[in-house]
This record gives sequence, C-alpha cells and structure tokens, in this order.
Amino acid sequence: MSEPSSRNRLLNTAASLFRRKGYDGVGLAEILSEAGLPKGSLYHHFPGGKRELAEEATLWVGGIIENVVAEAFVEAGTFREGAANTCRAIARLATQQERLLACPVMSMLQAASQDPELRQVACTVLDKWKRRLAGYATQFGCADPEAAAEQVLVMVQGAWILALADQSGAPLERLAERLLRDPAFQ
Amino acid sequence: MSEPSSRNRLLNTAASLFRRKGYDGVGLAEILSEAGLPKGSLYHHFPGGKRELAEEATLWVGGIIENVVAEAFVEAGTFREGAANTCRAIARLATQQERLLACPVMSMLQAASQDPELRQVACTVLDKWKRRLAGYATQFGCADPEAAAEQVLVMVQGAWILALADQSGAPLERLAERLLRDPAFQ
DNA sequence: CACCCTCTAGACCGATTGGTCTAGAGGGTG
DNA sequence: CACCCTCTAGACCAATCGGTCTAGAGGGTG
Repeated sequence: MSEPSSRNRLLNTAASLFRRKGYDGVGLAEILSEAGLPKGSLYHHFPGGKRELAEEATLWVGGIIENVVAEAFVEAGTFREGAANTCRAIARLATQQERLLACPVMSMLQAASQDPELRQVACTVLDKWKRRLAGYATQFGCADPEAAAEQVLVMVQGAWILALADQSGAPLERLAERLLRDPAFQ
Repeated sequence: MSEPSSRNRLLNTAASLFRRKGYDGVGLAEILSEAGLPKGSLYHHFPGGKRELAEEATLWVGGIIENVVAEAFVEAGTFREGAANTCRAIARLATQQERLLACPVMSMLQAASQDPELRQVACTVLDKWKRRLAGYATQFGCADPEAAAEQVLVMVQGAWILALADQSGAPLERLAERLLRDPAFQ
C-alpha cells in the first residue's frame, strides 16, 4: 500500500468531488486542498486544467464501473441475473462514501452544454458500457442484444438518479429485485 | 398573449438555464440579462435569492411535466401504452429548444449536496410524479402499482440521461417502442 | 396635491473562480 | 561539481460569483 502518485491522487479526489457536487459545483481550490497539492502540480499533470482533469477522472471511474459490471456477470446464469447483480454492485459502489455519489457520466452531462468535450467523454463511457452489456446479452442469447443492453443502461441510470434523490441504494436494490421477478427479458 | 409578468419571466428563463447548464453552471447575471431584468427585481420576487428561484422554477416545471403525463394517459388503453406515450411526450418536451434540456430534478440533484433544500424539492417533484403514475397503474389494474410506477419513473429518467448524452429524443422514443413490445408489464 | 407601496434599476461589496507565471526543491546524469 | 528535468509551491491576475443596499420610477388612493 504505497503512497499514490500525485496524478492519481488528483484523479481520485477530483472524481469524487465532481460526482458529489457536479462539475461546476467544485472549484480547483477545493480539489487541491483535499488532495494536498498546490496549483502548480495540477497544471503540470493536466495542462488542460479543470476540463482535462474532469475528462481523465471520468474515463477512469468509467473503467472502474466497467470492471464492476464484468464481475457482476461472471457469477450470473442469465442476462437478467447479471443485470440484477450489476444494480446491486453499483448500489454498493455508490454508497461506499458518507454521501451517495452520482454516476460520473451524469456529473459531466450538465456541464456539457458549455463544454462539448465533456459530452464526448460522457458518450464514450456510456458507449463502452453499452457494448459490454450487449456482449453479455449476445452471450446469454438475448433476441435483441442491443435493445437489452440499452434497456439495462437506461434502468441503471434511472435508478441511480432515484438513489441520489433519497440518498440510499434502495432504488437500485429494488430495481434488482424487479429485474429478477418480472418477465422483462428472456 | 399578454406580456408575462416579471416573476414568471424569471421563473421561465431560470428553469430553462438551470436545465441546460445545471444549478451551479448558471450565474444570476446570465438569468437576469436573458430575462431583461435588474438584480433588484430578482431579490424582490425571490428574497431567498438563487436557491429560492431554483426551487420555485423546479416545482413549476415539475407541474408542467405532471400535466404532460396526465395527457399521455388520457388517450391510453393500457398502463404500458400510457407509459410509452409519456416517453414520447417527454421527448417532444425536452427537444423543443435548440438544445435538449435535462430533467429539472436531475439539474437540482447535483447541487443538492451543498444545499439540502434543493434535494427536498427534487424529492417532492419525484414523489408527485410517482404517485400520479401509481394512480394510473392502479386504475389499469397493475398487480403492483407502486413497483410499476417506480419502474416507469426509473426508465424515463434513465432514457432522459441517454437523450441528454446524444442530444436527441431517440433514446426516449426507443424506450417507448420497447415498452409497447416487451412483456414488462401486464 | 401628498402619501404609500410595489417594483425596477444598478452601483457596490467581499469572496471565489479558473488560469498563468516565476521560483526553486530535489533526484539523476554528465 | 554543473546541468537538466520533473515536479512542487504559491503569489498573482482579471473576471465573475451571489448578495446587499440605496435611489427612485410610477401607479393607486386619500
């Protein structure tokens, strides 16, 4: 357990703060003080400033979540089971800090109207998730893998918003139950 | 078509800007210049400042969307049909400006970590929508109206995020199609 | 007319914003 | 030793932030 590099510490705290307060709700000063680094370090590692830091942090968390999805599907016997496991895993992931954190994609999307590159990052991450889900849908023999993948993406994002609203993982857990119970997927 | 009151003009432009850029992404100066009013007017009508303006604007748009849901269900023969109509209506609603606007609830949720009252407003609006949907679910004889209502809420919110990401109503339209085709609800 | 009240108008405030810039600490290498 | 390069440190900047405050326009009423 060595000390993480300055760059990683910046990515980590930035990701967490952006997900908690949104892109425009966080100032560089807050990120730097929480990371314990001066401004010079930030602009050394991320010459593009706040936006580049946000892009990298979003891609990074996007990868983590993709791995969580992968783990959720290894122990699944059906696509629906994998989807339900994903919901529960994300509920766990989002609630592991004192405040329930938003999906990084959502945190970027609001600021995207001012900054097209942030929208691009959001689309990239969403697309990676969707392709992975479509892969599992194919693997489990879903009739329309693309539709099944998008449907899971939609439901997870929606339940994540409800979870954010009442600051608990319950909406995601309830979605998992519904997925296992209802005949939504074959 | 008389000139709208200053208060309503503030609500209107504030709601639109918050949905486009997020709560923290909009400054009072931008709202006021777009509304064509001085700062004094804002603090006269909304002594609570930016936060009160955001709360009122969110409740206001929340009511508008609730009416849209109501219209979507009057011409529906089944709950699934009503839900599908809702998706299409929201796709229409969100795309009627040059930029696709976010759900007002989502726009408030990111800023809610700093401002608990914004989260409260978001919860209030979500709950109103959910109760209305549950009413229709009961009316159409769904086995578990609460679950059906939450599921529709989840799907609409999720598809709205995807719509925001690719700046088109297509994800909401595809959700409507899936709702009509898949055996997700009885 | 005078008085009042609603609302507009915008100057002004301290705090904070993202970003730039210079200085130098510190390790590796010739 | 000198030199270089990476990275830290933080002062500094103009611009903008949300909010407060005073002044007065303008209609209604006595």
